[in-house]
Amino acid sequence: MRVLVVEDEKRLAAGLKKGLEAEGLAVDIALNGTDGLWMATENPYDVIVLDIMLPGMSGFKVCAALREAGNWTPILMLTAKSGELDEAEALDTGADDYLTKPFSYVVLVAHIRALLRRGGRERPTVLQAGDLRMDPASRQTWRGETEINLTPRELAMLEFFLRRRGEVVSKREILDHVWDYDFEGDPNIVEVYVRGLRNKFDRPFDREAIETIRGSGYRLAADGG
Amino acid sequence: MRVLVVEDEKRLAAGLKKGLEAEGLAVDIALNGTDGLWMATENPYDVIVLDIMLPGMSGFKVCAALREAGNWTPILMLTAKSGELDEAEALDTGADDYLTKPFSYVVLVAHIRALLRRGGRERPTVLQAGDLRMDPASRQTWRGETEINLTPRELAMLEFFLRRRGEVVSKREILDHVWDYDFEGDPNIVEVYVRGLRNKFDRPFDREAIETIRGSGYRLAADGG
DNA sequence: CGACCACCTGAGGAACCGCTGAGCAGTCCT
DNA sequence: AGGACTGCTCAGCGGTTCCTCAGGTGGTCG
Repeated sequence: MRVLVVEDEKRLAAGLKKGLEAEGLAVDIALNGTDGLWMATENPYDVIVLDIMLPGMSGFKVCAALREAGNWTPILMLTAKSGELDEAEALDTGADDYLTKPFSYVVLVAHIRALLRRGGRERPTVLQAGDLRMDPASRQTWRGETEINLTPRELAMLEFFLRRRGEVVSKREILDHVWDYDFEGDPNIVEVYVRGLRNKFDRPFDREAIETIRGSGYRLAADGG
Repeated sequence: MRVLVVEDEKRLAAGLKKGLEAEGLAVDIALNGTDGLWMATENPYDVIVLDIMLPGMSGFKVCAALREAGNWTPILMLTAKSGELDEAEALDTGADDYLTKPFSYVVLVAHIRALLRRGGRERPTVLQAGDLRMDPASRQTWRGETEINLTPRELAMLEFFLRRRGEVVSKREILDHVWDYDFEGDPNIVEVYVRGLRNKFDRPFDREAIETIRGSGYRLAADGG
């Protein structure tokens, strides 16, 4: 699965590359519209993530040019604000989906996977660690046979843990992936949500799935605790 | 099942491609009449969706040219407004069916399926989820043995739910598929209709078929609740 | 042993989201 | 013309969710 990211903010572009590669996707980056258009025409991608505000050639134009040339690769547009103008224009020029900045990686990846699924090929994904099971498409989670009810934020966080199961993930990483990339609140929020998850599927089952690694972060046991 | 869509509005074209592919159809797109004619003569399609207002060569002309050349692939014409002139002319030039803009995906897909069925191959479809049953062709719906009376909009919405049963579908997706593609009203309408469906076939039967997934959308239980 | 630091916990307020009932316009049927 | 039905809008409500904050707990190190 190859993804092209056309984004001029270098920090964001690098972050996206890193994050998406962690999801098992092959990522190329273009830092302006002209390069993006060229790369998209020269290589076959499965999804294109396209910022609107770009130096040289706007995302709208890149999108329109691709469609004009008969290239119907799914395009996910990144719009600056929740101005419905942008949204409408994005879809007008032939984009398949859009996302309003700022967004979180987990949400971005979810949208990308939805687009890939539309293309038809992708197999249904079920994340699992021991007796912990999660279907991101239906947004359902089970511990053993019991279904667990999670809030959106809890779900995003558990999904992140599951994709990195067995690894130690720092609070900073969790914040960067699960919260909007410009979140600037109290990092304590991570502790609060870890506690929420533990209450929902550790305590009732008397099994410890999420370990605290003091000074480093948290780890979801690869075998589910 | 291969479908050719000849449509110059990029947003609409992209939307159609996305929607029809979700229905399991293989979709090609032509952005003007000349390309459309060429693609239609070069490749075997099962249905051609043909806009009338096209740059270069009108849908009428494309249709006439195809018929002239002995190509009798079913053609579904998209007419701009409910001017009966268009409708009559569409059928005159050899179209098999027409649809007035704006329309919704569900309606479009229904018409396409009707054309395919006329072509002979497709098997009759009955959608089912647990004790919930629907025959889109006869527009009938049952819960268990009891027939449920649905309004057209309710029917379209339930059909969409049934085709995506078990998955979480966002309000946006529902709007995009069940309502006309240029609908720009309050998304709250989806909630109103979900409530209508629940009143008709959840409440009387005391079974919850449509779940609310707060912050994400709705899900029709794969087993019908 | 005591101080500090990282993490945990409970409470609470604000924002958000979905639900609901009322009401209105348009259409179809009688 | 009148009535039933359908499709849609709107505003208010109530619960959920998100986040903050202040204090508690336990590990670690001087």
